[in-house]
Amino acid sequence: MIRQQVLTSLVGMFVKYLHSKGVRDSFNFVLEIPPKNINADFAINAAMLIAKKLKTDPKIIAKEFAEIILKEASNIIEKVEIAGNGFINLYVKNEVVYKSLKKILVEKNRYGSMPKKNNKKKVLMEFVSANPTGPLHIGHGRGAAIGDSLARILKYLGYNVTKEYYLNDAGNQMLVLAESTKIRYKQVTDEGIDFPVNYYQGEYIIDIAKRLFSEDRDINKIDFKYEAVRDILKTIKDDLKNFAIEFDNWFSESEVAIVKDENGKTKIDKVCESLLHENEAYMKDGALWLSSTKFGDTKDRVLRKSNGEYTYLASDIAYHKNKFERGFTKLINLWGADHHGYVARIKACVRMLGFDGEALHIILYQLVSLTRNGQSVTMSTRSGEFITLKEVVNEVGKDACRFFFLLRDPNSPLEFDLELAKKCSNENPVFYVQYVNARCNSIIREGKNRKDIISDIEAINFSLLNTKEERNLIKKLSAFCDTLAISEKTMSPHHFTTYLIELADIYHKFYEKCRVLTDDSNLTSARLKLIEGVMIIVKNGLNLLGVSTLDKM
RNA sequence: GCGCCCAUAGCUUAAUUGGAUAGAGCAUUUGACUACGAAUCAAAAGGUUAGAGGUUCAAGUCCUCUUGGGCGCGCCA
Repeated sequence: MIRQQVLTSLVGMFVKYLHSKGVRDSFNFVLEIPPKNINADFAINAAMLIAKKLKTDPKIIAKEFAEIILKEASNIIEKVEIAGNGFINLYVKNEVVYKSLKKILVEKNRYGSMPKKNNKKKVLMEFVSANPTGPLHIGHGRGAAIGDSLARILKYLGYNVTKEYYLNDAGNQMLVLAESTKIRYKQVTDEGIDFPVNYYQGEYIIDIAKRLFSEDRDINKIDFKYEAVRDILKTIKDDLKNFAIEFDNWFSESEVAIVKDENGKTKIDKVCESLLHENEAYMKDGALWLSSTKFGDTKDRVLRKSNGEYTYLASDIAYHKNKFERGFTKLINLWGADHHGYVARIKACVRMLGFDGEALHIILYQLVSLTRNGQSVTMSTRSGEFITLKEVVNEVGKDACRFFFLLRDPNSPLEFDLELAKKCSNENPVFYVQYVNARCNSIIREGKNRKDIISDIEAINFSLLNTKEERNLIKKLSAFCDTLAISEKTMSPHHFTTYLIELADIYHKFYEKCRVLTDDSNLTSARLKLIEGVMIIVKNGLNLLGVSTLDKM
């Protein structure tokens, strides 16, 4: 918040300064936090940025602009320094810092949110979307954590977000699933029957078969696909629920592949016809091909096979068209990085259909590499050798698991060592962060025994919070807004884990240095308010990650 | 062979998207509990950001090449 305030006031001054020099081009200087060896609150690179344009030594520009800042922003800027290389270092007035703490205390769990700014942006966040052929594995867990957290962040920023799961329940793999279940069913009575290697090997298929067998039903009347999907979907939903993830909508592939309109046509039929009509697709060798090369794909792709069946791509196109038709202006897809080859072609489709290619934002997350007892575990739904999300959540807990998944940039591979994860109670950074909240609570509890505490914010003398540790802490609390901004810009929630760890670090330093409960009522009251602010921000931050706060640990 | 992604301290990684002396945690060494929780703090040590060029006032970040790794290249989903 402090940063935005300073930035806003400087931008106008900078434009005016440029105009006075006869420059009309726009330059975006960066307002940043200087390295630790420099005491200033912020630094700007404005002078170096325009030195070339003005053909003037950056130090001279810095000096001129610094004088303007000092004159025109005296309400927020206390002091200005010019570094040798042309950076302008800014010292913010204490009142501005205290004011930002008051804002946190007043706005609480709305601090930094912008309910009105983005509410016209209708976002469809599609994630997980695992095939209903088996339980969710740990890789899906990473996608789930990232997608859900990003949705929370965008909602907090005012976006109108819908979380959707695309249910792939109409393709060939459904036939394999049905057959797999049927054979397992037969095996219940006749162990001599072989189970094909390319069928779904997982134990859960046997469980479904046993369930059906126990219901004593006629094998000829059982819809194996329906029964298998029903059971698997239930476990997927349960697993997501235990992971604190709820979808707003479950979109079935059948809606585009099976449901027909009054003319007997599916959505896939119609989108393929229109692509053909628009010359974005053509017939060759009895198959319908999409001219995706025109839009950057490495080769053209088949939409309808020569046997008349549609490919997965065809239903995906119809699905994405449908997303736009439902009024969403921004589509975010979260895919495992093994699907990266698919990005060019789906983006090509979006443009062919006449929609804005930029409106579709695909986030690829690198796969989770899993080790157990030092040995890497391969994850394959078909072989049945995978670690389920449920198993990991049960072992390490929902909070640690989510925090762990969100610790790194989606584009970085994530190493998840199961043995380490089990031990993580004393190593996982989530505890470091949650400990902040526990310590705060402990102080608040003690503080309640005091009769001399001022609770009215207006009556608090914030200027008593004058140590370096306190000032740093408040500044960091205020940087919550910066973290929101960078998360929005990069479409990644991982900045919040980093932010919270850094905040925890600063808090623990403050805790060592500044005793909250003292003989001085005014100081104690002010510090209790600071503690309150810390709790608000930690809670808000953890909330955005889907991690709980604990009063006691 | 072609395409996408990655390479930062012994290990796992961050870096406000091009800024100042590259930050953390774990592990190692040393110190701090007779006041709010030591699941903490203070300090030491650890780096040619894979390598070589280039662009820039400024490069871990952008461009080119090399090396090493992950993944994808079907009328499968």
